[in-house]
Amino acid sequence: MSSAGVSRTEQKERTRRAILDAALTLAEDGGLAALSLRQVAKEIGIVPTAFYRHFASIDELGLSLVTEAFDALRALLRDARAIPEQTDSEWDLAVSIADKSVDAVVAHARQSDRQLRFIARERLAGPTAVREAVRHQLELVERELATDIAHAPFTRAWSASDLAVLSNLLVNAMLTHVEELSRATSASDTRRIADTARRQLHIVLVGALRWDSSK
Amino acid sequence: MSSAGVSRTEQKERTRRAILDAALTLAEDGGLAALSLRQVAKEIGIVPTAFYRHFASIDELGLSLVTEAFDALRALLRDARAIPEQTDSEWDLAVSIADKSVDAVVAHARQSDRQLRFIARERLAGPTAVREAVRHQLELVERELATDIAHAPFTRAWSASDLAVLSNLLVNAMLTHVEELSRATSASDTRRIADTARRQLHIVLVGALRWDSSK
DNA sequence: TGTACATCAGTGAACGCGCGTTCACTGATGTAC
DNA sequence: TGTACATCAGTGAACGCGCGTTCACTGATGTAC
Repeated sequence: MSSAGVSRTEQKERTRRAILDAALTLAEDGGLAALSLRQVAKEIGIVPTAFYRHFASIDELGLSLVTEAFDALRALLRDARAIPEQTDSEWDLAVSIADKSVDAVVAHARQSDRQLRFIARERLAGPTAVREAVRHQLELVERELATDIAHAPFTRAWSASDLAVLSNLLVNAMLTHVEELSRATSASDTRRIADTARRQLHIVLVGALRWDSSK
Repeated sequence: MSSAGVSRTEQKERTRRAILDAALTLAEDGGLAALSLRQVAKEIGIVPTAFYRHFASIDELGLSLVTEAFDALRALLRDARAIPEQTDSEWDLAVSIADKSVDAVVAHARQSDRQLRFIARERLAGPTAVREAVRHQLELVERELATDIAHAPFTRAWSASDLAVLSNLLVNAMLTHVEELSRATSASDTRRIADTARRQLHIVLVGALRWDSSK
């Protein structure tokens, strides 16, 4: 390797990033389970054995991808959850929350699409260790979201279990929409899918606003 | 092969079924893309080359699995969509539809769990041809559901696009719940997940009942 | 009912290929003096 | 600043293994007469 003007540490980090990046892209094809170390090595121009300077095994690579993917998902949620200002009606509140959330999903789907699709996909199709890690992290994310939702004005009287139910619905819907958005091939596609997501969220929020948790 | 008392045609059909069955089970691990012809052959006790007496390639096997999986999904929808009798209030209507649908999902998830998970998984992680076939079939199912929903009393004034939006929401939610149900390890797990699904559907239906399609 | 021939599901050897992992190595970068 | 040594990311050969697919085959089932 001849990478003049770059420290050994820095070069190592670059190769590590290249591995993670190539793996994330190549896994789009048939899932992480169908990905091979040699494909990744070939893609980034190193010899297969060099992989072991960065990860102890393919499983470890998978778990690193899980960590990074959830960094991306949490960043999305942080942007989506800013509490809206006072509104005139429940309907306006629903519209305001939905628009804000969908905007965040669209923005993050653009930059973190591979990470978010990784979560949606490997949750179902990943190698056992990765699948379990993704599911566990999703549970944590749902709990965080439930805590957050609890601060909204319309969930004052909600039970913990209803909060969990709603945040499960929202997280699953978000992953579905991210997946659909990532398949958009034009700006009008994106707009159409975002509009569908927005209307679905409106329906859900209208339902949630009318929800009587004690019933 | 020594299977006395069975016609050649019948024996061939049995082997074909065994291949489809083993493939469906083995694909649960890391998705269809990570499945090998030799694994399937080994599983059912035939030599790898015998596979070609039944399918021209692994791709063709995948497409047959898609067909059978959608037979199962359509059977589920048929059971779920029986229109409820007259009810006293919108709330009762929502409860009635939700209960009926969730019961159908629970019942079919029990018997067709592998087929339904196949759809949820291969839609995201399948080999290209299979992934596209699954997505195409899901679009058709959504359209069928939209047509069906249009007959419900509360969607009289809905636009075609709002019907599509709602049926997309319902189909995606159903696949999510099927997946969660299939992971249940006890009867109480199943009850808890079914209850979550029911409450989510209540929220959605309450939202839908309040929905003003012209807005 | 018996015989001669056709069909064809399943066999088994063989092929070239990509796989993960091991190992001893090279040579540029980093460090101690 | 210069030299001698240590570190270690990346190399390349080699391994045994499972992969999809080909081919000529076997022998039980099916059919024509």
